Amino acid sequence: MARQATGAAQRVAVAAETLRDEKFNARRIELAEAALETLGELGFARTSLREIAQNSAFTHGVFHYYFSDKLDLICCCVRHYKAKCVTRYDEVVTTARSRDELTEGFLAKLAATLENEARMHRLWYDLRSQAMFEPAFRKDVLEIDKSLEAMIWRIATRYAELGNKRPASSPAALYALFDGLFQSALLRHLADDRKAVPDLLDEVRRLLPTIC
Amino acid sequence: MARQATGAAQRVAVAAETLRDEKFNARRIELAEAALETLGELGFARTSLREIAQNSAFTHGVFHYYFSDKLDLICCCVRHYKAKCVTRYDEVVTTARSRDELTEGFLAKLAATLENEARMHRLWYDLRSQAMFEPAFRKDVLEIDKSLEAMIWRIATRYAELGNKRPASSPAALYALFDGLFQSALLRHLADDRKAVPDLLDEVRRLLPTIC
DNA sequence: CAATAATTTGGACAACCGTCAAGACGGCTG
DNA sequence: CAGCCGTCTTGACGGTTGTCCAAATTATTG
Repeated sequence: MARQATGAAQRVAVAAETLRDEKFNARRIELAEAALETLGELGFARTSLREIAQNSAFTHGVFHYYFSDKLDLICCCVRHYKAKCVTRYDEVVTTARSRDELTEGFLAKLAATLENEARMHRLWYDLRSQAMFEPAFRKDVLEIDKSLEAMIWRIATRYAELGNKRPASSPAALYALFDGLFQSALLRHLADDRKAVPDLLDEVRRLLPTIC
Repeated sequence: MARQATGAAQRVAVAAETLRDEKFNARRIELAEAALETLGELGFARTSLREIAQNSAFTHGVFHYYFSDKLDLICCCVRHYKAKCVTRYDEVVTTARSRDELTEGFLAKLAATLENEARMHRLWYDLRSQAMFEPAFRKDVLEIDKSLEAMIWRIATRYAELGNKRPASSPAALYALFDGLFQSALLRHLADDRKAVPDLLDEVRRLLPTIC
């Protein structure tokens, strides 16, 4: 069979190709991380490839070499960032031994990310809105949304479990609630509203016992 | 006094000026409405003044004559549209004589606007995201957000009243919940998900009794 | 080491952007 | 009718955009 005849040669060829692919992909992520810096600062509408390149250690040609398109680059950026995002609360969820412990751990992380990663979060909301106009974004955005919903659901079910209860609403409604609150708090925070973060924490603290 | 000496002349001058102002403002709204057509189609990032003009009966110079700026135009657009938005459910709220009547009236309007005015709604979400980057948008966006929150609150309190109860959560949380659900449904609807609208209606129908 | 492929560079391109200004148009007033 | 004023048109401006490409550089292979 051809399969066996070319076996060894094919194997090394395939290995070489996957190696190149991995290297290629690692570079893509490196570039995406550099691009996120500028995207988070200016937003999708105001960011050009040249501006991204100028604020990074790369030239604008490299971006075109690794990404077919501006949309391709930005999709890669958000995918990469949100992959880290969805694990943010996992440690708290698995280690918390009581409702209070879970609540406080969750709120601490929530406040920290809202304050320290505001630029990344606003970029996410920017792109989710862009997805309503640009079909090329939709698949990725819907997928990320699903994984964020699952993230919230993990917290809620664990919280309920620690009280020997079950969540009172659907995953979708729960995610909508938290996402809506977070989005509003983010906007207020960016508008220099000092009460944005504490208000969010109060609201969530009050809400948690009522939904589970 | 100068006030009395120039009384009559001043009065007609002021009248003429307010008349001109009104005419000026009416024209602004006329232009804003034309601009909304293109903005709703392309979104903020992809829309230029020239494109707006080309898709309308006006030349691009007129827009510069009536608006100091691209931001000025877009602020006017959204202000104008959302002014109509916040009264959407008022008739239902005031005429409904039972919980069921309010629920069904609300859901009908909700489904209708989601399907028929999807382009306007996505523009709103687009601009709210832009406000996280562009300080010039923040004042208007926060104001509109407040009035939408009040709109939802009017529905919730009336719904509670019809059951001799009081809303169980804060205006902010309630708005966050509905806004989050609507935003998610809008994205799915735009992505041709046929279940987006019915899922939203089911969710809201289930939610209403639990929050009041 | 030579040669072949992959990567990177930086400039050229046409298209487009927001802004501006000079002038045309038309109605109103004196 | 002459002159003014608000309104509108049109074209031009400097700057920026995404894209492409030929050449230079670096890595990999035979």
